[in-house]
Amino acid sequence: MTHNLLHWEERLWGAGHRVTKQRALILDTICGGGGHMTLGNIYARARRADRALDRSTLYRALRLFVDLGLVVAADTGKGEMTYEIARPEPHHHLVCRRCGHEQEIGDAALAAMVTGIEARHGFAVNTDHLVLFGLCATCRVVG
Amino acid sequence: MTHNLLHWEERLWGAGHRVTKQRALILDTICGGGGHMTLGNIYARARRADRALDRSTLYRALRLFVDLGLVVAADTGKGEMTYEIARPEPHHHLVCRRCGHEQEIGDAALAAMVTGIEARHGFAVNTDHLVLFGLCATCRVVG
DNA sequence: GTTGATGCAAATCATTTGCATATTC
DNA sequence: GAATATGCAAATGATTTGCATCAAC
Repeated sequence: MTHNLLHWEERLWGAGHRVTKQRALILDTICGGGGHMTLGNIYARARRADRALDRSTLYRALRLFVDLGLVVAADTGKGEMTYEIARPEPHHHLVCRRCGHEQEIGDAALAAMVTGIEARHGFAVNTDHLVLFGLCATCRVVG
Repeated sequence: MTHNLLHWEERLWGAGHRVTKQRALILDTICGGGGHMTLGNIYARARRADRALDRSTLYRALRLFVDLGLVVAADTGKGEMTYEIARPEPHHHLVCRRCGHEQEIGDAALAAMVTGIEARHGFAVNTDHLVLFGLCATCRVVG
């Protein structure tokens, strides 16, 4: 499980929060889902294991995880927020406005932009988890 | 009025839509508001001129304007969408996560990133109106 | 006169919150 | 046992939609 590498239990504990089975289940679910998942997606999967899990618990847990840096959130413009386990190397997403396809890209492509903006405007762009919209290779051809 | 330069009446007409006083008022309001405005902001101002203007009309008009490219929309993460008149030269926004301050930047800073992503992933990033989050110069110092 | 636009009210959808109860420490 | 987390239900806030009426063409 990816999240065990994060020492999430100690992170929670250290911040004065409790280790509950719901929080463990939610982290497990995000890990098991592969890449990024919408909240509804996480909810549906997690409820297979715990029929009583409530959406409000999920919302509260996710906010906590994001605050602690265990999980990164992104608004991919589909109405629902999406979440994924935080990784040591930042990465970003390209979302096609036409077909909705998403792909990951590394941090390198953005490095020049970030340092440029920092030098010119003194603004530290948060590149933990960026979402860029546009047209994917396929849809560019189609029109 | 900035929007007269856009030939908005012809654009509407050409796309099979009608020129109504509500649509004119809404465009006027966005122009008069300076930079980007939230929907609630536009609504409040526009209603000074037309007490009967309804929110649904505003939502419908804005969606139409965005579709026609007369207006650009952006989600600055404040819950409400923000809108502004489309300009020939693309520009972007830096939004401080701490103090909420927003500043505009030109397209130049992003050019290298865009061409890089295009070369490497075949993905055409839409740089009409990007919103980047991070920490502004002041808040970086404060912590 | 036809067709599309508006205003109104009600419906959605994601997310948040108050509170009594259950769980962790 | 004290404090925090959960589940439930109800509230919120932005945005959308159905529909009868009204305005643009």
